[in-house]
Amino acid sequence: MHDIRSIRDNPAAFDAGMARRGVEPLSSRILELDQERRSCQTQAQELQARRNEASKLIGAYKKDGKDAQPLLDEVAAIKEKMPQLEEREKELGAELDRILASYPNIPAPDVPDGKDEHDNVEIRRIGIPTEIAGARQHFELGEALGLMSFDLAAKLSGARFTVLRGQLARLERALGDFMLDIHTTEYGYEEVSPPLLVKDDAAFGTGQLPKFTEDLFQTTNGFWLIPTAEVPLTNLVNDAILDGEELPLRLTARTPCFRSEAGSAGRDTRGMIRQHQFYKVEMVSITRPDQSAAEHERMTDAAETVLKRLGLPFRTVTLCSGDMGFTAQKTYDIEVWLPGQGAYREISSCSNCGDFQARRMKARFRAKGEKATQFVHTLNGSGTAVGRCLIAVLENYQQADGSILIPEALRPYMGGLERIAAHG
RNA sequence: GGAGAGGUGGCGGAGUGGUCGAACGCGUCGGUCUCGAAAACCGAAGUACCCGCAAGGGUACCGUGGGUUCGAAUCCCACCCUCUCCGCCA
Repeated sequence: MHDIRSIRDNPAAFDAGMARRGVEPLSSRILELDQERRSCQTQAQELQARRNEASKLIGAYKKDGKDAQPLLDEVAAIKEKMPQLEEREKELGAELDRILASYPNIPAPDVPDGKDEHDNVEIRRIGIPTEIAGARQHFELGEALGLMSFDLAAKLSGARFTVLRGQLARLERALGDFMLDIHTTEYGYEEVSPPLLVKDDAAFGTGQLPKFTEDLFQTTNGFWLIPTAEVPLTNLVNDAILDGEELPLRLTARTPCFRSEAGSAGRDTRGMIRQHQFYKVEMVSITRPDQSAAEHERMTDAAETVLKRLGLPFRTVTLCSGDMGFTAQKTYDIEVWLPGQGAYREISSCSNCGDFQARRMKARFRAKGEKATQFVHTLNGSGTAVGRCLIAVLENYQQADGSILIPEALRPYMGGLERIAAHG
């Protein structure tokens, strides 16, 4: 959601920001609507003020036995005019809100310009890509172990689902636990167990609605299945006025995520890279504006720490203006090395949304000693996608005999197990 | 699912047609008092929007949306939500 006042103050900056997203200039249209809307509002308010005044007088006149008829006539005339103005104002307001809510966030100044993922900028590379002769992909490994089945999942649910069992099911659980422990004990995130079904308001607040309904699953009675814990975690502060001293607020959750994956037909069809349902550990930070840039780095560091501890090679890229998500001002993607694919694949995405979501949610704070409220900044990041992390462990720790070595850091979470092998 | 009760400011809780943006209490903030604190006393304090350089003025909001009325927190209708009891259930 864009701020109409900042567009009023600097329409050129707004258009320039949109241009970086590949959006045509639209400030003049917005300002026209805004101008007319405010004019209607002012007129309606003046009439209303007069009506309130007259109504009071009518009461007084009647009490004193004076003739109130002229006032009654005046009010009747006002009642003719008002509905038109109010109706018009409502229409214009709705149209304005629709526009302000349907264009993406403006990229931060330090975000590289570009069209798509080819223009993203690598900022660091940690670890050396594992070289494994004849490296196999995760689904080959998992199926050979007899602990990962796409056939069984298809029988139950169709394409884009996976059944994990035995030590692979446990590995998934262990990874999530491991990640949560890092974020809660080392980075100060509070663990949350949120609803997985949310109402329209929540989905609007974080930007899934109204534009991206086709990406979501909806229940027959209108709930949306969360596509990420970002939705419930961020909306925890909707319509709130927080104490500036309490920020940043840091929240984390491991939840299933549900995505329809409409429009991704044919992409990543093998294996469990792209699923309708997957676990993800999500981090959300609610900050003051002056804190959000540093918090963004900190959050990204938390996600990277997970991969470092697991000994997984990765690189971090800054997304270019054309590749960022709808709500983001700036985004770091972390891409983990998958030897089986011989490629870096996204495993985390950490975004600073500025006040874009806060304005939709009406999430504000009051700075110490100040009377006025300001919108908070919101950040969200995967820390990390559990399913994809499991894939990364399988591919990076695969042994020639098809077994999987378990990273040291994970062994306490696996009851001391060192290796996953068939029949193991 | 059945029956009942209820949704008012940070909280509790008055208020059934007109000076009600809303009594009162608690909590919060500022001050007086005090060596300091407590108590007591005095005072301040909702959110959003519009007009205005400003000072200031105005409008809306008492779950949501409609309606009645010159005038609605108060009356009418619909919806949503919460709580209690019963049933069912992880």
